[in-house]
Amino acid sequence: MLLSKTCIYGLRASVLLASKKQGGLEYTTIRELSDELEISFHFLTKVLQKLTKSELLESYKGPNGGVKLARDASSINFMDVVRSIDGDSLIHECALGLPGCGLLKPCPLHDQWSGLKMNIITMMQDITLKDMANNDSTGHLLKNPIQIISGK
Amino acid sequence: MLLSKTCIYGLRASVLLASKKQGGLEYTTIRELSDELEISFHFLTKVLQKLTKSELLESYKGPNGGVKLARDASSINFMDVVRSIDGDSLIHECALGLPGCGLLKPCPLHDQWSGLKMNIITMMQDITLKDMANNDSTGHLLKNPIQIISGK
DNA sequence: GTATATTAAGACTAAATACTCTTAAATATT
DNA sequence: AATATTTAAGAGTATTTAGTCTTAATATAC
Ligand code: SF4
Ligand code: SF4
Repeated sequence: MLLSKTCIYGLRASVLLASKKQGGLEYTTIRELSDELEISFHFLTKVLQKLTKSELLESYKGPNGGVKLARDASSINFMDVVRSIDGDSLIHECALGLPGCGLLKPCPLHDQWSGLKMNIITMMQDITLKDMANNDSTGHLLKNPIQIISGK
Repeated sequence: MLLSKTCIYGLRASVLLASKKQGGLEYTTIRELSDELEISFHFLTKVLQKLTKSELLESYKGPNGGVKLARDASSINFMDVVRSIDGDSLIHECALGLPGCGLLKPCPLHDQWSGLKMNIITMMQDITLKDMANNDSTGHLLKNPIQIISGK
């Protein structure tokens, strides 16, 4: 799996926040997010703390508190969230799990893989939370997905 | 990580076998493979058992025994090994970790992602063990990779 | 047949990831 | 000030993945 489950949770919560953001002045409680996404409240809290620390979200304690996007949804991209949660491994390490790659020591898959890897990174950099929120016609990201095609 | 460590071990051992196969009549001991690849012998044994069960490898017990490719290296592709070890999840599940995808219920990333996913699968189906063995000029797959760019 | 070399299989341990629970800190309302 | 609401932080548990170790089964050589 390219992304950790934690990372997917963070993404889904971020897209949900983006879809809520009309004025963008109000905070949404993590409880509300966790209810809508059907993710454990306590776990989501931990995940979102990472996003808050990396300043993609802002949080506020107490009544009427919660979290909100720190910037406009159109200026936060997929990759921002991935890097905040999963770190840079997607960029630095080979997604095939063969670290130590590079021009110095390309492995036998490098020619075929490096282009694909670049495409993935480019895609993640190009798509913003706003894009995802606008395109979520089915609410797929916003619910716990039902396994239609069972993968093992 | 797109592939499990177990899967990468299996791939590396398979490529090594492919590179050895001149006549293809002889068995290579798992001990020799594990020494060259610097992978734990016992663990590699378990991994290769999967490949043997799915008939990508043939094994033989006793003196002069070991494992060998069951077919010509040019007729076993990357995807064969991946499916044998990691199963079909790469194909059926979304590599982004969002199961339940498909035409019925495309998530907001589907347009961007499905093409990339297809490219990855196609690449894995197109490249054979022979290709990889021929292209391993640096022996990268055949050693425990040294982390040049440290990813976390 | 006895010893030796090898894979097969299963139980066990370790590490990483995912998840839960409790307590503390901050803020608002009264 | 007291209480309620909310995130922050940290300890603890569970599950999955990775890795080890022991024993069994199979084949060869003498
Ligand atoms: S495919 Fe490229 S990036 Fe990946 S291990 Fe090989 S050389 Fe490195
Ligand atoms: S719709 Fe496409 S991108 Fe979304 S989860 Fe399914 S396969 Fe993945």
